[in-house]
Amino acid sequence: MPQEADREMTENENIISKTYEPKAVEEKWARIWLESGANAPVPGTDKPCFSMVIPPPNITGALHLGHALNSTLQDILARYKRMKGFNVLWLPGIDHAGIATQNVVERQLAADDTTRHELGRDEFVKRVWQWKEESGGTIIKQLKRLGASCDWSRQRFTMDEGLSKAVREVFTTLYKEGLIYRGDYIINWCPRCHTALSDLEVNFTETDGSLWHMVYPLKEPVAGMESLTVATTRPETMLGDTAVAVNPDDERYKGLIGKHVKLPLANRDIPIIGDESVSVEFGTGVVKITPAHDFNDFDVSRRHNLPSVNVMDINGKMNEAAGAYAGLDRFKARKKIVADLEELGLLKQTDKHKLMLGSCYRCSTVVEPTLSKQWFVKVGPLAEPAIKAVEDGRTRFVPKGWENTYFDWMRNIRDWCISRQIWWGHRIPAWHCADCPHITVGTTDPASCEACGSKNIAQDSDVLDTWFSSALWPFSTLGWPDKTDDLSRFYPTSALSTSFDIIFFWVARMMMMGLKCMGDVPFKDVYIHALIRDAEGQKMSKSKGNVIDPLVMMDTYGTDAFRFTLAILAAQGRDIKLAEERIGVYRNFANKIWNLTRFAQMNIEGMDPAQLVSEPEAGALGMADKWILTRRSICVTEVSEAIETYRFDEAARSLYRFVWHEVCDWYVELSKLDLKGDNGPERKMTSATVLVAVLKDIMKMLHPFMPFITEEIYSSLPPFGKGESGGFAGSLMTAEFPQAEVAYIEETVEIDDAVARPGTKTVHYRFDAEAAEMELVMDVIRAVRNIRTDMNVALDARVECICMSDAKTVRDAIMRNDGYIKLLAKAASVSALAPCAPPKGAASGRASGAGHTVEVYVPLAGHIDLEIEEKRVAKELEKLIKELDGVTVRLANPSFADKAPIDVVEKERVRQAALVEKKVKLDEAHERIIVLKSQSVAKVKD
RNA sequence: GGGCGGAUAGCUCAGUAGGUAGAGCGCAGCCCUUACAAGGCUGAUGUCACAGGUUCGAUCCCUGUUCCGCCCA
Repeated sequence: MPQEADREMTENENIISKTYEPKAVEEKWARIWLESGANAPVPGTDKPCFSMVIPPPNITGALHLGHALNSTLQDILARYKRMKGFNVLWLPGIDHAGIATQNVVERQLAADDTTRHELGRDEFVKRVWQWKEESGGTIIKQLKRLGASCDWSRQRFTMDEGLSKAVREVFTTLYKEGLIYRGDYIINWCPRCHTALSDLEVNFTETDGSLWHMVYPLKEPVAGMESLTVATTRPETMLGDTAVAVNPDDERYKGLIGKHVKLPLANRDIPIIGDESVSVEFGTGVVKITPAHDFNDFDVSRRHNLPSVNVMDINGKMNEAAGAYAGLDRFKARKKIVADLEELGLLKQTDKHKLMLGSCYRCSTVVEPTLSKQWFVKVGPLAEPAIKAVEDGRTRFVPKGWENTYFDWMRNIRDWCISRQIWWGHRIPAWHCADCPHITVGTTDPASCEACGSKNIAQDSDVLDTWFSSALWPFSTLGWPDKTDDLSRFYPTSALSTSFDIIFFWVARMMMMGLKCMGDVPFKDVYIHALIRDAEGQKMSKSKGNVIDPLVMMDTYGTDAFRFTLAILAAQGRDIKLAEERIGVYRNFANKIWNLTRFAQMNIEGMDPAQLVSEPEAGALGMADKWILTRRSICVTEVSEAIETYRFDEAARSLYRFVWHEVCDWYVELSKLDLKGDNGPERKMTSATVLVAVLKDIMKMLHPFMPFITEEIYSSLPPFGKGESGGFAGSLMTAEFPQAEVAYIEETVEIDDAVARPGTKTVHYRFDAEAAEMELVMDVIRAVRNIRTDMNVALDARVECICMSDAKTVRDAIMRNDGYIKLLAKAASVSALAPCAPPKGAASGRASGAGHTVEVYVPLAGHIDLEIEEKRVAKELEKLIKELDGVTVRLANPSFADKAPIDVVEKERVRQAALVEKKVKLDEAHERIIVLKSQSVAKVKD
């Protein structure tokens, strides 16, 4: 419809537009929230605390669906808890992403034709800070756009002064306790990033490779054997071999252990050793041992006291130890060595072979296991209490299944390599002395060597793994190592929401550090959310081109619709397949809510706002009012319980159903006459009051999910006239979340873990009996509508509705509510009779509710199509017989009556009786139709 | 090789302290009914992956199989 017409229809300025336009509303409320300061916890209150730290996004990053999902779920928790009366802290921030950030800035330098080495360390770090100031805040802006109600005044960055202090404190403590050490070990080296990586920072992918069988001549023949054949996937490392190994139980080679082979191309003799780690089945059963370039070989070399020969430089090129191959890239060297061996007749065969190849998680360069001097955290003693804390339930994983993943990793943990050979990050607080071997480590910069007093000291050039500082996040952000007020109030945090792929990287390490430094777990609950895939279940990736950009979604459908989509899809323990159409569905939902409000506004125009917001008098309530108020209470309970147990999907589904299928589909329709004033001013006032109350509760319950539209609507409802909607006074952010079945609350009382606000008066009615009666009436309406459609009754034709029931209470209920039936089933008249002969030429149907069944007849004399009606009844009969047969068979089984619980048996008996009764009625109906048919046929024949 | 999760309507997914299987989308029919066509009413559709077992009764519990996804080595 053209906009002009829209405007004309909305001539009253107090009534909102016909469709919801998110953009302006979102900008407005984002601004109001930020200005209000309501995101921040209140100082000096005795309200219980609820705290979360945001998983700090990478400073180089932009908002992707994972962030959007995670932040939406956290925001739901934060807003919900705030409305439940908690003092909520949701602390935001970003991490400095050492390698990734360094790469970004290095690329910029390369574009300017320079390098960090030309710039020098200090200047380079300055450049990175500059970059951080200019472009590092992108994701924070995007989170605000999403509506995330973090306390932005407490925003932290892992390189902040305070957090750096925490890093230094932890490093020093762990070093002094021997939990951090420096040593020569094999690590993963990225030849492009020029740094060591932890085990977790290497991605393994199955790759097609070869298994080369190379001949190593024995120094002296043994029992006629002149050589050994080793099988390897990495021939280029042979120059660093310091042994060959066989399994000591391998009969073929047993006798050779202790002898030597001549290492081809290198002119060295190396020993043959026996080690159980060698697989008899793999390759030839003989493997080369290169301690400086293979994790397994390194372990073997330790067991056998073998020397190590590093044959590569930091770029992955062969070094001088590789003799003639020095200067060649490792992959070129491989080719050349294979060719040279072949020429020498020392290459026996080449097999195709699949292997797991490790690559750098930042740049995908194939990593080189390298022997190198690095800093490590000794993880064993830290892991133990972290395992115990989860076993004891002090920290709980949701869903619980993830605990296994956590345990498995924690129990098989290797020491953590924490030094990185880059410049952007926390520099290791260790000073090497030029005059003695001592290393001075401390929280303040030393002027001289601790041991010998020499002033000739220099700080270690390495920086720490970014995850080292992230591991401290839950307490470093609260001010640790200082004993701050925040720390005592908000640690341990209440919940952490994150993705499963960083359980090892982050969750496990926070557990270890939290327990070590704070003596307590960092969070009570760890909620692990789903991974978002595309509609086909594929992982989203830029290269596949199937990425959905959250910002585009927010622009297209509105932020609320996008958030609601994520929430309703967030079922526990399952990945989310996201099709864009789905977001459109919830855009429609937002529009539905908008129009519900529009309807309400049209109907309360000119009424006294003070009266509209007063509690409805129980005595004045109509049946529909009682029904919807009861449904409201049930919805409140469902939504609260679902959020408390991290079942965001259930909460969202419950709200969707209540708003659309209960309020819009039924309550609005049932109360239209009342609202129009057709039933007098009292009824009009009562139903308007109920509608406003229900609408306001919808906005409150929906607010954590759809914060923008709910604020906008709430501020336009009584008692806040449109003119006052700009302020914060009526914001939902500080409103009280509805409570089901709570009558009057005069003071602060604890209800479960929630705290009600003092001095508020909330009445939530619940009328179970009346609600059941209403549902019976609704089912009668459905039955009549059903008949109308099936029998092709003209849309505007009024019909007669005759109900039959042997229960007087039911008959009374129907007559009490005949107005509803007339209105929604377009009935001219409604009657309720005790069972008797059904009217002639009537189509029949059934309705049930409140434990009763009602026969519904709609006489359609002259209009009824006997063929259609017969088919209809026959079909229904067939269905019923099937059901009855099932029940009868079950009851006929003697062991069922014997062994099934009494109430189940009784239930089945009652059901059987009801079905039999129904069948009698249906049979009768069927008979009648057949008779009528034969009569009409006879007539035609006459 | 070890472990985890999934298989329910055409699609996406809920669900069941073991007792009549649900929603949304889509589809079909009718309707622009003064809140909403981004809408309304009505309807159709399921050997709950396969094979055994436990049980009066299994979609649900147990065992095995197949297929799919993920994690770790």
